[in-house]
Amino acid sequence: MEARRRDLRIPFPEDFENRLTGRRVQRLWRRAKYIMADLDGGETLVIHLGMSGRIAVYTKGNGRGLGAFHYETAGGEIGRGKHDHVVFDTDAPARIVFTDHRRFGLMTIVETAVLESHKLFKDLGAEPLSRQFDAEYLKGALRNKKTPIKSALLDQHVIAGMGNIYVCEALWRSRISPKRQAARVKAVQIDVLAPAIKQVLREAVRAGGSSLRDHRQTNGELGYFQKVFAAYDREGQPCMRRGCHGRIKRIVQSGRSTFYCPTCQVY
DNA sequence: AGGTCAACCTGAGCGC
DNA sequence: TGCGCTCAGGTTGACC
Repeated sequence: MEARRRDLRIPFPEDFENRLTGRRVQRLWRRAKYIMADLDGGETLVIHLGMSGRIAVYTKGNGRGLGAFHYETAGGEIGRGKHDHVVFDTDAPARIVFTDHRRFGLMTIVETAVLESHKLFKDLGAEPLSRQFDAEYLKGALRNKKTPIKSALLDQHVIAGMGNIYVCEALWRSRISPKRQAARVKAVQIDVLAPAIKQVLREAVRAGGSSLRDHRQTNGELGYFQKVFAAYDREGQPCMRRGCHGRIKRIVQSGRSTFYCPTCQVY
């Protein structure tokens, strides 16, 4: 592997390449917005894509079954772009490229046994798609939170893995105003919100994510969830809820865009 | 202690 | 064509 640029959010240590070269990935998994690759030898490669990061898999020669685009046909030399920061060549054979023009992403190596207590992970909230996450969990997590519900759901310590798009969509589906103070969202609304969160995420994953600008799946294909946005990025357009004649409004909360329908998101 | 906001960095898109 | 401005899928740390 090769680290072509080492100053991502957490600068790479001197021995970064040495610790990764020749290692075998034993398990690939996810926690919050972090991608985890457990390696033989008891270490885990932790990856975050930030806002603009991308991982693409290019098959080489007879690479099979990866659903990836071909190394030879992708045009130009793969992994030599201005923002191609880390390049892995695997036995597959395949080339895996981490690209991030904004460098908000990160890669770091953590001892697998102490992952849970690492500062990046120790205070994370529940996984929204886990059984642990339900309305009761959410009620507890929002109790005493004075921040608006929109900001609370983006807080990774409350619930791990929700981004701006999916928070907006889940609130729209639940008819909850993004401006409502988190602790003041009624219990019956949280009973609606918790399953709506799971539903939005499941649908988005199935659609391959949301390609607003440059999001790509690892095989280079676009995500399609943006085609079914009801609120996000629809400022000024009619609300899609049956019987609602409102228009989607854009406001800024905690420095982030919120899209919602002021006519029907009233709880 | 909890909440808010600027900063990190680059590129795209827009109006002029 | 180019300049200047605004905005972007996220997180952190400094400050109130």
